[in-house]
Amino acid sequence: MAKNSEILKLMYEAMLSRFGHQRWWPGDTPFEVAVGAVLTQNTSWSNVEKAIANLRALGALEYEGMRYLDRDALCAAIRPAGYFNQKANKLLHLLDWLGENGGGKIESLSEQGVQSLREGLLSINGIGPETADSIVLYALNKPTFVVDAYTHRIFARHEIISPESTYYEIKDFFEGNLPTDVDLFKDFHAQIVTVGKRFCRKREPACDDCPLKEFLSGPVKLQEERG
DNA sequence: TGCCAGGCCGGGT
DNA sequence: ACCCGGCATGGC
Repeated sequence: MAKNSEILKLMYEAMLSRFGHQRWWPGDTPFEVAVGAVLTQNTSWSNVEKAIANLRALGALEYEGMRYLDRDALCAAIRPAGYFNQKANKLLHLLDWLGENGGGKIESLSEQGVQSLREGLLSINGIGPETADSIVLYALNKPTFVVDAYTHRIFARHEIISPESTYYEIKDFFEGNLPTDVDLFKDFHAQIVTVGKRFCRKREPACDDCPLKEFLSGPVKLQEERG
């Protein structure tokens, strides 16, 4: 029985050798990354791309540009990403917070540590643990591990974590068994999403060609999910 | 056609 | 402290 740290290392190497370094997050600037993190909540990235394109065309992929939009225009622009009413509010709350804390400059937050940044972001209505961690890791380049539905599903199906695990239990598991390294955290999560999209969707085991297949201890049991 | 997607919040037990 | 409905569009 190998140690968890060894298993994680081997699983990462299997994904890396299969897919190559993922160069995540898709997004050119920290602001764009943060906006994408909000828009992709429970939403496929292909829909988010349409919303991002609309925002870019409006010059609203920067703080001042998005501020300039009224709420209706913002809703119209992000409509393809779904939940547009809620997400418009979330983006406006994010703008308010950025204005109060960094003068609208995400980069100016880099002075702060991971804990301080997480707490600040979590105080924003509409930003929960995953969105906060995504922004801290991918926009601010600070080492915090991002847990998402694929992380939960893949590692529960592999019986490495319990299906009942909470966000913070899973996060602690990864952070406790991996070296604290920003680039590793970024690429590990990216690999998980790549594997998840292709091999670990909700009702399809479809593990035949999965790079993590060899790490399965037994047949995938779909009914064990929903924890 | 129905189910799913890189969550989160608020109100009810 | 959980549990659950609501939120909304686009793809397969």
